[in-house]
This record gives sequence, C-alpha cells and structure tokens, in this order.
Amino acid sequence: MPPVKRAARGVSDADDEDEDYRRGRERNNEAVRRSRNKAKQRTQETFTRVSKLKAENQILEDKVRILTQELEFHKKLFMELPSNAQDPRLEGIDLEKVFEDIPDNKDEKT
Amino acid sequence: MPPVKRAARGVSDADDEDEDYRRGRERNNEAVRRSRNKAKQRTQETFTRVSKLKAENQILEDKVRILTQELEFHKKLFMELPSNAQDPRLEGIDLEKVFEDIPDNKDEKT
DNA sequence: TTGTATTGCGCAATGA
DNA sequence: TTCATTGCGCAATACA
Repeated sequence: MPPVKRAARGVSDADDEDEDYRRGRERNNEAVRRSRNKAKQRTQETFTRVSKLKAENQILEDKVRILTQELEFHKKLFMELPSNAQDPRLEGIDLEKVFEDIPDNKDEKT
Repeated sequence: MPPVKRAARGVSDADDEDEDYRRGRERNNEAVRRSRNKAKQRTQETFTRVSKLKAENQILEDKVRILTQELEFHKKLFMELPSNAQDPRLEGIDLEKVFEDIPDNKDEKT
C-alpha cells in the first residue's frame, strides 16, 4: 500500500523511514498520473464513439428512408398494372395482404 | 481568485487575512466539488448516449435488412409474372433498369 | 504482506 | 471580485 505517514509513529526527522516514504509517495504519484491519463483516454474514446455512432445512424436512417420509398414504388407499380389483376396465379389472393409483411417485421420502437 | 498564501507575506497567526483565506478556500472547495460533479454527470450521460445510439443502430440495421428482403421479394415477384412482360405500358422498357435505383441511393460507406 | 490502480479531496494557478 | 476549471499531490482503499 502507499506509504503511511511516519509521523503517525515516533519518527521525526530524515531517516530510513522518511526515504521509504518519499520513494513510496513518488511511486504513487506516478501511478496516479498513469491512471488519470488512461481515464482521459477512455473519455476521449467515448466521445469519438458517439460521433461514429451518430454518423452510422444517419446513414442507416437514409437507407431506411430510401428503401421504404423504393418499396412503396414497387408496390404501387405492381398493383396498378391491370395485367396482374388478371394473372391466373394471383387468383383469389389479396395482394394488399401479401405485400403487408413478407418477412417477420417485428420491430417498431423508435 | 482563490486566496493566496498569507505566509507569502508577513502574517503569522490568526487574523483577518487568515479568516479571509479560509473563507476563500472553503468557497473554492465547494466550487471544485460542483465542477467535478458536473463533469461526472456529463461523463455518465455520454455513456448513456452510447447505449442509446447502439440500440437505435441495431433497430435500424434490422429495418434495413428486412426492407431489403422485402424489396427483393417484390422485384422477383414482379419480374416473374409473365403478364408483366406483355403489359402494353411496359413496351420497350427494361425492367431491370427500372428496378435498379428509383430514388437517389447515393450512400454506401459502412 | 507487498505493489500498483482508483478515487475523493484540498490547494493553487488560471480561465472567464 | 467571484465562480469555474484543471494540474497536481496526499491518503484511503480497491485490486492483485
């Protein structure tokens, strides 16, 4: 453990104890320095992390927006073609239903 | 500014200067306390920020994945219907081209 | 027990 | 002048 005040005992002036104490204090001061640098480092990285995440987020949001538009476009295109309404394979099928949710979209929280 | 060592001058014991000094030190200590609390607060918020962003990101990634699948599905569905190949309004139109990029998807960095 | 790492805290210099 | 911020050392204590 870091040095303990020699004064807490019966040592008064510069002797072995004192040197040990100083030596110990010095070591601890270095440790403190190291520790604090690490902390700053981490803090800095956290900020960087936030920036990166915000950027990624922007990109993803754009993608979602664009994909949604595209999908809408395709659905309309498909639905509006009268030929589809007559395709034998779509007999009795409710296209609205089909397009609603193909995969398992089970995530809507934002 | 925070008090200055009165010892730096010719004041030895408890007098006005001393009281002012103590009073000043005390004020500063409080200020330091406030400042450090704020700092911790900010740090904490930054961590929270990261968590939230990571969560949002997950959700967005899922959405992109799902939307992409859906879109693929629709494109195939559309392309595979022979009726479309005969729809008069699609005369001379390259569907592949049409589907490629409707909006302006100008973002691919991840 | 010993040594390093963290953390709260006060002092003083410096910023605003 | 006052309060806020920051580098730095001390000591307690958390970890190994």
